[in-house]
Amino acid sequence: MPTPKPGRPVRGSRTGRPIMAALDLLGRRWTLRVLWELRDGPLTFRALRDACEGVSPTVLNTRLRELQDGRIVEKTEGGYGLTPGGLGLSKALRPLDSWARSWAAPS
Amino acid sequence: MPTPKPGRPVRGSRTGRPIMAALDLLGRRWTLRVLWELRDGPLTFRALRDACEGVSPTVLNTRLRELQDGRIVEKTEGGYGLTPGGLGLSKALRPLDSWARSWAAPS
DNA sequence: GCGTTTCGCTACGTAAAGTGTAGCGGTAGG
DNA sequence: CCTACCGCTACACTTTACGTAGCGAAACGC
Repeated sequence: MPTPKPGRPVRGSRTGRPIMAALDLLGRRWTLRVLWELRDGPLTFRALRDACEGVSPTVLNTRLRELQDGRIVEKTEGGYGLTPGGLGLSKALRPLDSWARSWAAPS
Repeated sequence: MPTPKPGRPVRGSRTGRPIMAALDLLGRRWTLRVLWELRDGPLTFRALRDACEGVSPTVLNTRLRELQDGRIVEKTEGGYGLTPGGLGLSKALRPLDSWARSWAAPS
């Protein structure tokens, strides 16, 4: 399965709308988690593995390649880090944390 | 695989932190897309299927059960709709759209 | 009543994706 | 050299997703 990109058909949408590519990409296992773990700076492959306890190196590498392909993650001196665009995505994801906390609170 | 919930261990995290449960839940295929499609109001099962062109009824039903289990989606007169909590999640996800558009724009 | 249509959803066989362990080749330090 | 990490790959296995077919229930017209 190729890396979803804006402007091209993705799984579940032939329109090529950016949001559809994003939803496809982020809806793959561990993708959101990896972005979350990288929010405070670069991590090495092995540190990232440890942060996402239980992810297999196969999938981690696949996800990293997809994210690099989408210019969201890049290799830096300190390991894998967010690109400027990836940083924007990470910020767009922040509200999730406060939502999750309110979700956890009893209704 | 059980529905991830805050306060319990989930895939990749034994801490039970709400954000981890959220990332696990949202990182399953079609989950984000379903939430996205429900943002403007309830849809019937079949309308939802059509909106997510290509999703198989098996998976759609599984995702809907998980989302209902997490009190994010509920059955209403008009089909499947967001709960108050689900509405909050939908709002927390809004920034994704504008990010995706900037992502699509050439750097 | 009786066919037709639409509904939500399940069955089930196939295909794809993710998992887990082992370990390779590379680099850096002693 | 030898040890100890590093990023990453191989590969057999399990889980998840896909796709088509179709069921039973309800809602319409006739």
